[in-house]
Order: sequence, then C-alpha cells, then structure tokens
Amino acid sequence: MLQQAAVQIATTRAPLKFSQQVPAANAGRHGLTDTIEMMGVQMSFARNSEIYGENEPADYLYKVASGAVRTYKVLADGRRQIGAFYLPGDTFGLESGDIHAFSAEAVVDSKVVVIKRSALIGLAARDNDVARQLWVLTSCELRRVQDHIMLLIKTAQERVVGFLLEMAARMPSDKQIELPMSRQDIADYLGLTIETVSRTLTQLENSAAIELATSRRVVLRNRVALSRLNG
Amino acid sequence: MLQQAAVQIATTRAPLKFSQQVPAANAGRHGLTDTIEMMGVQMSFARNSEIYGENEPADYLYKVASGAVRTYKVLADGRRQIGAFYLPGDTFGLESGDIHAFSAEAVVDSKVVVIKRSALIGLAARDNDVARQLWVLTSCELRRVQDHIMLLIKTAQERVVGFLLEMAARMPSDKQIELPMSRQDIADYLGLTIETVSRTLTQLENSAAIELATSRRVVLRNRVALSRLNG
DNA sequence: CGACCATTTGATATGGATCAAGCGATGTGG
DNA sequence: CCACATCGCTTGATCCATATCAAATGGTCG
Repeated sequence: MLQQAAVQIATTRAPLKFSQQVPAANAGRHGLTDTIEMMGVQMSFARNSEIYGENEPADYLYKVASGAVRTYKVLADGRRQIGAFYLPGDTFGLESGDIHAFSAEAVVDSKVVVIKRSALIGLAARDNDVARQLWVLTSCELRRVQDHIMLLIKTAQERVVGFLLEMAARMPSDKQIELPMSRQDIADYLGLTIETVSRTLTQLENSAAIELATSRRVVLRNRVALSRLNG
Repeated sequence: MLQQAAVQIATTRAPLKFSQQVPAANAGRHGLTDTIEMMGVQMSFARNSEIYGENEPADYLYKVASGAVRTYKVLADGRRQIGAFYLPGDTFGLESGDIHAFSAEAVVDSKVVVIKRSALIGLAARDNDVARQLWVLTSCELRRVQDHIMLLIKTAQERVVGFLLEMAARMPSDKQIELPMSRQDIADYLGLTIETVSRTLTQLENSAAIELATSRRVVLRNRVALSRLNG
C-alpha cells in the first residue's frame, strides 16, 4: 500500500504557487533532474487526482519523487489512450510546445517535485548545459513515444510482454514487478481491453513465463521465453 | 512525375563528405531551418534509396528540398512500421539521441539538404538561439509522434481519414492531395493492410467524402463529413 | 458479514487480416 | 503502334484475433 502520511496539497488540481528562489550559479554542476529537485517544490497528489490537464499551458516541469503518474488523452467518444507511465526519478510535463498535449494524473498517492518551466528556460539561456539537458530530456521522451508506437502495432501477447519487460527494466528489482496501475490503465496504454490483458496474463502464467503472485505483483519466471514472445 | 535531371549523388547510401565551412556568425539571424539550408549541402536520392539506416550514428540533420522521405523500422518478422513522412520544408533525422532509431528512405526521387549535427551542436554551444531551435524541432517531432499514437488506436476508417486530413494540412493546396507514397506506405504508416486502406478509400469515395481523381490524387469533397468521421 | 470494486473467465460477435483473383496504368520489346 | 509483361491498386470470399457482452470470483474496507 502506497498511502502516505504527508500533506495532501491537492486533490484535484495543483494550486501552483512558488516562493523559493535558488541562485542559478550551481545548477550546472548537477544533472537537470537534480536541479529540479533542488529548485523545485514538492507536492502531494492523491490517487487519481489531476496534476495538469490537456491543453493547459505547460508552465511547469515535474519529477516523480514517489508513487506513479500517467499521462493520457481522451477521444470524443470516451476512448482513453495512456501516453506514458512515470515512476520515481522520471521527469514529465515536457511533452512538447507550450501547451500540454496530454493530461496527467497520479496513479496512486504520489509526491511530485514541481519547477517553473520559465525558470529553467531562463536558466538555459545563460547556461548551455541546462539547455542541452532540456533537449536531452525531450529526446528521451521522443524515443519513448517511438518505442510506444512499435508496441502498438504488435499482437496482444507481444504488447503485454513488451509492457512487462519495459516495466521490469524500470523497476529497482527487475525480476519482480510491482504494478502501480490497474488492468484498465495497462489496457489503455497498450490499446487493448482489460479482458484481453487479463487473458494474456493468465496465458503467460499457464505457459510458465510469468507468475502472478497477486494481480498487481508479477514475477518474471522465464525471461528468455518472454523475449522470444516479444516479437 | 517527379524525376529530376539533377545529379544523383547516391542511389543506396550517402557518401557523406563535407568541405563547406560557413562562418557561424550570421546563423542566429535566421530560423534553424534556414541555417541548415545555408550551411548544408544538397544531395539527391533516387526513389526508394536509403538516406540513413537504423542504428547508424545520427551524424547529420536533414531538410527535404523536394520529393518526400519516409522513416521506418522493420521488426524481426518483416512487419514494417513507417514513423513519419517528410515533405518539402520538413526537417528530419533528429529523432532522438546519437543513434538513429529509424531508417530513412526517399519515397520518390528527392533532394535533401544535409548538415553535420556536430556543426549545429557546436553552434548551439555558442548561440542560445540555435540551441533553442534544436529543442523546438525535437519538440515538434515529439508532438507529431504523439499524434501518430492517437491515430493508431482508432478504427481503420478514422485512421485513413486522419491521414488524409493530416496530409491535406501539409500540402500547398489543401483541397487536392497529391500522394507521393504507395498504398503499402500508407498502410504501414497506419498499421493497416493495403487492402483495408484501399477499401476504406473507395468507401469514402462512395459516401462522397472524397474523390479519387487517380489512385495518387485525392480530392477532399466534404471536409465536414471527413472531420465527423475522424473520431 | 456484506458491499464494492478490480480482476478473471466464458460465450459470442465483428473489424480487419488473409488468401485469391481481377483490373488498369505504365513501360518494353517486337 | 500494338501485344504483352509488370506493378500497383481494387475487389471478393473467408478466417481469426480481439472486442463485446455477461457472469463469476476474489480481495478490500467499513
């Protein structure tokens, strides 16, 4: 259970207010991600609360401290596509231009460090290293979305396996996966239905490739078999 | 017919050799895209010839002068996914990190302006404006890939309509579309088969939403209907 | 214990893939 | 200039992976 005792600043929308001002001088000495942590403000978001909405100005950059975040878009008819899951250490909110293309929500109760984009961009104007790192961050995001596209053209089994391997690679222990998100979240990330995700998981368990310790805890039993199923 | 009389420097792979050196001083006075045009070298690529390959070092940045370019990836079993089509004026090759995630080919005989990435990055180190524009370019690409994902979760009809509207928006005349790419290219961009693309187009023609003047020339007859079908 | 929500499992439907054939435009050689 | 080969596109028939609809199970919290 990820329930935290900490202050819940926001339940539905972040009241973004900043007083902190850190001299930019030492920013270049660290990764951008550290800069965010140093200059930013930590906020808590309850499970399923909105961090920002699609089409809002992208005034802030975010880094997950604990918990998990999903970005998503909803089509006119209600179909939802999840763009990405962000885990502790991941930076998000830098999708593209000045307007968010996706909405962001906490998957579980989460803590997120927030920093004003303008502050970083101002910093970048003076410090090439910050500029370079903002670019690198965007490039990483681009790569991730490209990989996501490659997932979406595969069969259901390949998508689920790909998802598990991706999550495993991003987890502290890469043998045991603790999934913060529901089957519906996974389905909406993979462009499948919950039923198909569920069936595919049982099927993988029956073939001894994985073990479902609980519905949210997956053990990778046979990585070779999984890689083979990954297309 | 797009056959050009100009020098065909490369048929399969670009022999990348540069002698030109332009002083960086005036680069900031223009868009990055103009900088590329000024500092770069124009090369010709025959229809279907490779511009660069997946996993090659991304040493160059490219701008389409004429023709059209596709980027793509092929999975182990032969499935091909087209990542994007680039038309005259578009910049490509900046997908992400230092290694190309996709391969690039000329869709039709094309002319492409090529510039050394390292030259631009060196320029960016001295000129914030260049740095910013490299970032903007990457952000635009990111947005494009995100839009592509939203296409891929839709129905076949919505994908085809989305593709037509996207192409129309990028064409000089947005009423009449001259498609440089084959049905197979479109299918691989949309994650469909040629048969489904073809059937969907005839179906759109039967419903008077479009007209297929020739198989490569599409006239948008009823934009409202198309938007309605776009999901 | 009982209500609620997430997940799994089962039965059936369907959109798009696959397999197969026909057609039309373009180019080539006789 | 025409017959024919080729290639890209369209159309038709059938199949199958995944969606949809429906119900049962299980885990969590009051």
